[in-house]
Amino acid sequence: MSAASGFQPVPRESTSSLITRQLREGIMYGTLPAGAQLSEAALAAEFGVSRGPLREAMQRLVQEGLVRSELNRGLFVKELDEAEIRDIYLTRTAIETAAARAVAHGDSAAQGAERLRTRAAVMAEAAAAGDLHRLADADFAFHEELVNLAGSPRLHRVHETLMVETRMCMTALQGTYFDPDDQVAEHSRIVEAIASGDDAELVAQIEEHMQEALDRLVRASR
Amino acid sequence: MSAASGFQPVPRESTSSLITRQLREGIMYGTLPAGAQLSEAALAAEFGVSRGPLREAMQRLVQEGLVRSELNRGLFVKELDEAEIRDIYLTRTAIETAAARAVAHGDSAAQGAERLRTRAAVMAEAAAAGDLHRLADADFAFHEELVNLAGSPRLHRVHETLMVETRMCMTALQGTYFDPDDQVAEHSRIVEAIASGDDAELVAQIEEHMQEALDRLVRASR
DNA sequence: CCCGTGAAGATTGTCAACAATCCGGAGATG
DNA sequence: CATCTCCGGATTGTTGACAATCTTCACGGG
Repeated sequence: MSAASGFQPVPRESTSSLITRQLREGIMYGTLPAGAQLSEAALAAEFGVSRGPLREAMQRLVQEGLVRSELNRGLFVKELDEAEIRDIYLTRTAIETAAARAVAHGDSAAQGAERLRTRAAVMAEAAAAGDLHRLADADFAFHEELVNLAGSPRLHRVHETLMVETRMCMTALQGTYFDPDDQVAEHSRIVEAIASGDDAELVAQIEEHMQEALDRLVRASR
Repeated sequence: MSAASGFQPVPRESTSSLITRQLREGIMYGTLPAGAQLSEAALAAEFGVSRGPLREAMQRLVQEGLVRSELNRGLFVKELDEAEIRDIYLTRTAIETAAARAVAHGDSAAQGAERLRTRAAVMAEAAAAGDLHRLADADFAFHEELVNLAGSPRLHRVHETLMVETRMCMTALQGTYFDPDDQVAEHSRIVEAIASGDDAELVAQIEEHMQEALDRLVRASR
């Protein structure tokens, strides 16, 4: 059998991986609200598995910091107070700045900028249509793309968790209004900073964007 | 009952937490060498527990990225090639830069700098004594302290894993010689940059230190 | 009315056994 | 001799049951 057929390994995945992903989504979108206790028996029944694989999935989420474990008490979805939200954005700034710089200084900065420009265009479109839900999705897609383009498995892993936490905040504040045009403009400025290769400008734009996003969240949460 | 007695919660910990920590140390110091398969039965017997808690600990390490899981095959200690090493340092740069800036711009920058100066002094002492083992420990202690001073739970969590991976590299290259004085000088320059509050200088010093450390590792590994 | 006591119920922590899968080698076949 | 098939041993994946712990609530005493 030839080995150069371009076939990929079959993406078989462990049960605990699948459960982890579903639980993570539940946390992200508020199906499992912050502070809620996660009953092993109930969830295991819902997934149609025994408690073993479910507990393994839980330990992953604990390690990720999305779930808090109290011995002999149970597992609880992590709650995010203002200090936590600030920490999320501090860490996001660190990760995304590194990612953006890697993209800007990498071999394919131009292609990267182009793909991000496309993402920003989707955001602008959603903003123009007044579709705030789609705008939020496009926003997340932009930041995911940014970190993916850096090609760093570690930045990606950390960022994945941070996006879940960010979305948790947004979900909790659902219905709050943010000015769409501001958001779109901030993302465009980031793209152009990447394209221009001006490092100081790039760092400044990302920091400003994160600061603005954080301010929007904090302002809305009180 | 008064609540202001300064008592801390009893640090009871789950079995899987304890096992996770021990396995992590094993990976860090090469007791569990890179690429090795981790037999559930053997390890469970060694820890004196059943396979349940041990598997939970494993899932944590998988989530952390220290262990790779192959379905129906087993769990293996992650191997670090040159690309991985570069990624570790890319991420370390991101995390530690953010931490250092947080310290430098925070309320207690002076105290922070002082504590780091102490750590650097320990390094200098070890270097002067020619004790390379103690120098390496002091080096790690410096970076841990730096991130701790930032007071960010997320930066701390990510950094913890990165330090394990860094130590894995060092362990694999045990016996290689690095110029002690260079290392000491680099750390001192970081401390002084924090103390001075010069942001650009601080970022530059950390990047230079990381680049140097990475070069030392890569050079030694081939 | 307030507080300590104790038992019931529910939930988590742990285990040992069973099922499914994979790897290696012996044997048959061309 | 090469190759395919099949089987045994070993390892992982999953389960259901049991033990330990915590919470709740009713009860009785002060």
